[in-house]
Amino acid sequence: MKNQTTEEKIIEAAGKVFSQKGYAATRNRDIAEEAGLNMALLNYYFRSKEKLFEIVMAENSRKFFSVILPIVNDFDSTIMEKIELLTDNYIDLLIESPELPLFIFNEIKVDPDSFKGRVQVDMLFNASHFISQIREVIPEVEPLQFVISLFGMILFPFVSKPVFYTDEQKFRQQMIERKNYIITWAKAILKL
Amino acid sequence: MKNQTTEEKIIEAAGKVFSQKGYAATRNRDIAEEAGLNMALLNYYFRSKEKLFEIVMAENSRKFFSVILPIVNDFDSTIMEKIELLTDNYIDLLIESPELPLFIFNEIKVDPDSFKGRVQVDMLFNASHFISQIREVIPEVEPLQFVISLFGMILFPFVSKPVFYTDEQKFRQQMIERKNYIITWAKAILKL
DNA sequence: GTCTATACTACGATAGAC
DNA sequence: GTCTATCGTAGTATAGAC
Repeated sequence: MKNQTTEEKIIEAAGKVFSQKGYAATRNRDIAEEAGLNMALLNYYFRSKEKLFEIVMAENSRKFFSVILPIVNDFDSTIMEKIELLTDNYIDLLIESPELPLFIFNEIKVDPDSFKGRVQVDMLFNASHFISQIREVIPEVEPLQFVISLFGMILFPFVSKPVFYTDEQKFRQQMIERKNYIITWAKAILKL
Repeated sequence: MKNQTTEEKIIEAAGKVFSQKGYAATRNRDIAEEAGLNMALLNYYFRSKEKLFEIVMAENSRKFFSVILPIVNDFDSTIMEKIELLTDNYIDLLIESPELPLFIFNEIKVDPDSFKGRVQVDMLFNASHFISQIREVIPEVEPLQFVISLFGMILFPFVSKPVFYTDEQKFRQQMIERKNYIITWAKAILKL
């Protein structure tokens, strides 16, 4: 990543600072400084702080949600294959971008409509092939309870990270181990 | 709650607006409006926005963490009794204050030191009686993995609420049902 | 395209009347 | 204690030189 254009430098810097401090708390100065440029360039390329944020946000949502869709709507894989793929891919992604879940959930809370346009929640959860498989295997429980639990198993450690971990290295290590923990958990719950 | 002093009105309004928008995005004007007063009074009673926030934050952390300590360090209760109490008390609390977890986790991310002074994490998790009980029952797994999973089961639905739920009534209903879901989950995982 | 200097605006805080 | 009016400053956005 050496030969970046100025535009790319700004987006990368903005992504970093926005997700660390949140929209309101980051100043254009912070982004410019992080990118090694001056504030005027942010407005030259993106017209306003808000526009820049939208671009960063769109990219982050894509990263965050695009893992899910191809997996949960694959008709050829078993339920456990889906769970293994989701767990594996998500934890790998989140080890690289641990601040992503908190950032996304926050933004969705502040502005729920903005992401409803971008993300088809029905396709992901309510109407996916994954949901029908869950319904088959454990018909006695509301599938949404299971789906939320699964995503909680995967995402919650990253949301709550500073409460449970101070040692970065230990966190990383335990997140890798957590993959197997989640698979085992799922098998027990689904009685497989 | 009819006869509140002005001071109480401000704290209540501030708690509401801060947890909706976060510290940086809330303006003193918003708090004053919510309280039905004018901005000057915020500074009259609390000297600054930051001071006011600290008071609100202290109260919220107390609410959020004080549920845990007496339960996890009770030497007379079984592991399942602890889990049942935690689940039951927390979900009741969070149905009343659903925005609490996201608000707390956010603030801790922005300023991790501020809460380390207030909350004794070791007493809650690492060194609690609850942890030793977990170690006895499932010695093959890292107890922290289980603790994080349990709190994830309880808290994650509230963090991710707008992703999975649009209907407020349905959410409430499923959170009440979730109590039993979590108890059943815990029994399965602990092989009890 | 990139910079410095500056205009504009929004916000937190305070002074002073009641 | 509570209000209205206003100050000071920090932050976003823009103009204009290079």
